[in-house]
Amino acid sequence: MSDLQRDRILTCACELYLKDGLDGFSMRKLARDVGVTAPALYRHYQNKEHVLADVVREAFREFTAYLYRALEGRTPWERLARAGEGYLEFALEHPRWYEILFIAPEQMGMAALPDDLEAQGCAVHQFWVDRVRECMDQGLLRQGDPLQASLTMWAHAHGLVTLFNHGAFQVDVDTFRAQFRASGARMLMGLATDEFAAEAVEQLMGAEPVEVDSPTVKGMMQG
Amino acid sequence: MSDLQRDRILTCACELYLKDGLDGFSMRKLARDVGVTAPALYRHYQNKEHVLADVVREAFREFTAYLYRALEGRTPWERLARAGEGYLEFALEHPRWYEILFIAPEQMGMAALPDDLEAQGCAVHQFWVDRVRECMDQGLLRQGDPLQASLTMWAHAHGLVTLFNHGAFQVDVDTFRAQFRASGARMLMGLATDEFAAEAVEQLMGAEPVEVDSPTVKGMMQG
DNA sequence: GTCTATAATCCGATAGAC
DNA sequence: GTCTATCGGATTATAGAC
Repeated sequence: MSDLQRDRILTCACELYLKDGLDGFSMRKLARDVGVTAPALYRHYQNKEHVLADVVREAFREFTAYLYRALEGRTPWERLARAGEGYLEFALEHPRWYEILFIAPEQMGMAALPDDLEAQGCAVHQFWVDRVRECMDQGLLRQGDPLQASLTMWAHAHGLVTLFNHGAFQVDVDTFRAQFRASGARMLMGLATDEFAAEAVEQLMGAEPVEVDSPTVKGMMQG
Repeated sequence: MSDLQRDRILTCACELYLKDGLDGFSMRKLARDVGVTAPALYRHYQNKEHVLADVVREAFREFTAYLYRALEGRTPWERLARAGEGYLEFALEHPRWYEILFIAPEQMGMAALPDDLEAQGCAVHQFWVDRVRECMDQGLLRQGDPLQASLTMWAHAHGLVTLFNHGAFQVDVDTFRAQFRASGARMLMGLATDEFAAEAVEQLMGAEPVEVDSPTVKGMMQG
C-alpha cells in the first residue's frame, strides 16, 4: 500500500511550506519542486486541501516529539519544566511548524479540521493538564482545576512566542529564552505583592468564591 | 486639502476588511463597494499597500479609544484593571481590528511598517508600562522592571484572546470573560504554592540573582 | 476623475491523449 | 501515471480616451 510518489510529494510539500509559508504555497510550485506538471499531483492527492492536511500531520509529529521528551524527567516538576522548555524550543527552532498548528482551517480551504488532527490537539492539551495535575498533587502548584491552570500557562507561553516570532520584541534568541523563563517565574511566584494579592483576586473574581466552569477545550489548537 | 472621495474609499475599505478579512480584501472588491471601477482608486491611493496602511491607522484609533478610557480610573489599580477590561472588550467586540494590529507587514505587501504606525505601537506599550509602574510604586505589584512585568501580562492577555478568537476554546463569550479574569487573578496570585514558589523561581532563573536585560520593544506590535 | 481596455501573472482543477 | 492543453477565475496595476 505504499505510494512512493505520494511520499515524495509530501516531502516536497513540507519543504515548500517551510520555505514560502502558507500564502506562498501553491500546487503549481509544488509540482515544479517535485519535477512533474501540476495535473500529475492530482493522481496522488485529491486536492490542495488534502496535501495541506498531511503537512499539518507532519507539524504535529514534530511538535509532539519535542513535548514528549519531557516525560524523561524524574519528578513532576522536572517533567513540567522540561515540557515548557520543549514548547519554547519547538516554537523557536520551527516557527513555521508552530504557526500552522494554530492556523484556522478555513485559511487552508477546509470547512473543518479532519477528526484525527482535532484528536491530536486534544491529546496534546491532555498532556499539559496531566503535567499540571501531578504538580498539584505534590503540593508544588496551588490546588485548583488543572485544566484552568494549564490554560493560564499555555496562554502565557503562546502569547510570548507568538509575539517574539512576529518580531514584536527586538531581542536576540538567547535573550528571549531568558525572558521566557523569567516571565514563567513571575507567573509561578505571582505578580502582585503578598499584601495586595488577596484583595486583587477578590476584585477580579467578585465577592462570591467563584468556581468558573471548566471550558471544553475543543482541541489544543485550531478552532 | 480634504479629499472626500479618498475618505469614502477608506470608509469602504474598512468595511470590506471587517467583512472579508485580509485575505478577502482586493482592490476590485473595494472599487465595486465604492461604486467605481478599479483604476479609479489609483487616483486617490498609490496602491493597495497604502490603503491597508490607512486601515491599520483606523484599527489603532479604535484600539486606543478602548484603552485610554482606563485613565478615568481614580487609583493605579483601577486604571490597570480597567485597561485590562478594555483590552479584553476590544479583542472580543472587534476581533478583526485586533487581528490586523498583529499582522506582519509583509502579509500586507509592505517591506516594513510606516514610521507613524510603529510609533503608535510604542505609545501603546508605554501606556501599559506606566500602568504597571504606578502599581509597583504603590506596593500593589512586586518591585521589579515594569517593562518586564508588563510583557508578562501582555503575553498572557494576547495568548488568551488569540486562542479564543481562533476558536480553540469551545466556550461562549461570557464564560470566556470570566475565564480571562480568573486567569488574570491566577497570574497576580501566582500559580505555585507559597512553599514551592521560591524553589521554582530559583530553578528557572538559575542560582545567581538574575537581572535580565530589558528588551527593546520595537513597537507593541508588528515586527 | 472616471472610464474602457488590457497587460502580465498567478491560481485550482479538469479533459483527454498517450 | 504523466503529459499537453485548457477552462475559468483571481489579482495588481497601467495606458490612453473622454
